[in-house]
Amino acid sequence: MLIEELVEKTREALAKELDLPKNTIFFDFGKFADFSTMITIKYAKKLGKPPKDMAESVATKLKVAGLDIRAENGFLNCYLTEAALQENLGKFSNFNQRGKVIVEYSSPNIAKPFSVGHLRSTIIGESLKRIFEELGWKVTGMNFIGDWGTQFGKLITAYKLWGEGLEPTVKNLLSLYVKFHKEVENNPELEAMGREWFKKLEGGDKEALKIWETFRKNSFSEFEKIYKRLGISKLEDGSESLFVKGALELVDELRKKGIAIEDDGALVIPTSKDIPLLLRKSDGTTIYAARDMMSAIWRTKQFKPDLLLYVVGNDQKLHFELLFEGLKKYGLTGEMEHIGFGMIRLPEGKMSTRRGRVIFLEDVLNEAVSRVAKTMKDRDAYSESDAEKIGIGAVKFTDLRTTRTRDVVFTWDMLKTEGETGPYVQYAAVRAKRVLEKFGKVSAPGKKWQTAELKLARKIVAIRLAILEAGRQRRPDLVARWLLDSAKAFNDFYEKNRIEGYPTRQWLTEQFYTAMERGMYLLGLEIPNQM
RNA sequence: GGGCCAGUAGCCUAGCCUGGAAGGGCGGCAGCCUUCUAAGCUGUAAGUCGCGGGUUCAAAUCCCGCCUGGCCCGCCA
Repeated sequence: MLIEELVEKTREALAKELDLPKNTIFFDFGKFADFSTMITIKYAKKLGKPPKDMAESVATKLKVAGLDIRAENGFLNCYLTEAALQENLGKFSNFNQRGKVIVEYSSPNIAKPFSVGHLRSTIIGESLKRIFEELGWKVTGMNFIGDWGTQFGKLITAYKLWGEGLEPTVKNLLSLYVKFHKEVENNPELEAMGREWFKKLEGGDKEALKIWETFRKNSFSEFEKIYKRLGISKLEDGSESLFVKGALELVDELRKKGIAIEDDGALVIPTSKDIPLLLRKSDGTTIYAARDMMSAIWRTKQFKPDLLLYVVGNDQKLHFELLFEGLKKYGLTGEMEHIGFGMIRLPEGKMSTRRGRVIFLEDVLNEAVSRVAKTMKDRDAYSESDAEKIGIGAVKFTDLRTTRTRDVVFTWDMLKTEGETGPYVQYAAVRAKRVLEKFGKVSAPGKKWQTAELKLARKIVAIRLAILEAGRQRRPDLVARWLLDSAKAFNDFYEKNRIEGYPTRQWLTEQFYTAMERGMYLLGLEIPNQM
C-alpha cells in the first residue's frame, strides 16, 4: 500500500477506535517516525486517563497492515515495515489527482531587464507547474507579460526625445527610462507627454505602435535567452497587450450592467475593502486591473480551468483581493488564488527600476557559474556544462528552499555551494550516480535490512508525502526540504557504509537516485556528470 | 492613520494551519581522505522562540495589547 494510503488507513482506524471525526486527526511526518500523532493525548484528557496508558492501549489495538505502530512518550508513532518500505520505494508517480489549472508566472515587463526580482515568480511558478503535473493535473503555464500601460507612453516620450540613433536594446531602454524619471523632477510636463503618448498607443496610433513593437521584439529575445538558461517550460503568451481591446469592451459592458460605476470621472467596481477596483482612468485609458480582468475571463473561456493560480509578489496581495471580487461580481465561478511570495530587496532598500537600483539576473547567474568554474578548475575537473548546472542550481535552490512568503534580502550568499544548498543536493545525487555506474544495478534487495538501510529507505519513501503536501499548500520549499533531508541521509549512509557488494545497499542507492532525479526535476535542478 | 506579513543561538532558517518531543545550515572550536568523489562526514559550544498579558493540565504554535522591520492603502504595473 502506498504511504499516503497507509496514513489514511491509520486515520480511519483511529477515528473508529477513539470515536472521533476523521478531520480532527492530524499527523506529523518524519519527525520521530514515518508519521506520528498525539491525538491519544487529547483523547486521554477527554476520558481523564493518563496519556501514556492511553497510547499504549491504542497502539496494541490498532492494526494496519504494513505498519508498525508504537506508543512512545504518549505519542503514537507509525513506522512502515520493511515490506511496506520496499513496496513504496521507486513509486513517486501516479498520484491520480484530476483537474485543470492555469499557473500565471514569471510575467516580466518589456523594456526592462530581468532582475533578481523576477526570478522568484519564474522559479516558483515553474516548480508549481511541475508539481501539479506530477500530481496528475493538466497544467497551463501562462506568462502575463507587462507590455502595456502608461510607463510605455513615458518610454516612448524618452525615446523620441533622447533616443535617436540609439539601438533599442533592453539595457539602453532602461537608461532612457531612468533618465525620464530623473528629468521629470525638473520638468513635470514630461509626465503629461508620457500620458499623451500612452493615449495615442491605446488609440492605435501608427507611430506609437511601431516604436512599442520594437521594444517588445527586443525584450522577447532577451526573455527567451534567460528562460532557456533557467530551463523554463514553454509558456502560453498572455501578454497584457492582447487584452487591451477586450478590456475596453469589458469596461463598457460592466458599466452598462451596473457592476462598474463612475467615481471622480474614473470607472470603478466597488468592493468590500475601503478602496474600489479601478478599471478606467478619467482620461479614458484603462489600467492594468481591467486587462487583468479581461485576461482571467479569456483564460476561463479558453481553457476551462478548475483553478487559476497567480504567482505574483506579496506586494500585490490587495490588488488580487480586489480583482477576485471584481471577477466574482462579473460571474466567474472558478477558484482563484494569489500565490504571493516575499519580496527580494537589497540591504539598502527596495529595488527600483526607475532609480536604476536593480541587480540583473544575468549578472547573478554569470557570477554563480564563474565561482563554480573556479572551484572546478582548482580541482582540475572543469566542465563548462557542469559548471552551468551547478551555478544555476545554487541560485534556484536558495530561492526555492525558503518559505515562499518570506522576504529575501539579496546577498551574494545566494551563490554558496556548501551546506544546505543546491550543490549539496546535486553532490549526493552525483555520488549515487557514480556508484551505480561503477557497480551496476541489482534486481532486488536482500532480506533483513540493517538499521542504516532502514533509515535511508524511510527518508526516500517520504518523497510522496512531500510532493502531495507541496501541491496542497502550493509550496515548492517542501520538496526542497525533502531533497535536503534525503541527500543528508544518503551522504551519511555513504560515509559509513560500503555500498559495493551489498545488494540491499546497491538497490537502495538506485532507489535514492531515481527519487532524487524526480524531486530535483520538480525544482528544475539538473544533475551534473561529476563534481 | 488603516490593513497585511514577519521577528526562533553571532548570522540564516524549519516548526505555527492541526497546542504536547525547539530541528537544520553558516560561522566558531576539535577531529576524519592508502578502500565506492572531503562541494562530504563526526563531535562540541551557543536558545528569556521580539516584549507583556490571557486561554489551557500543557503555548514558538491560539487570543489581546505593545515594540521593531517590510509591504500595501484608485487615476503606476
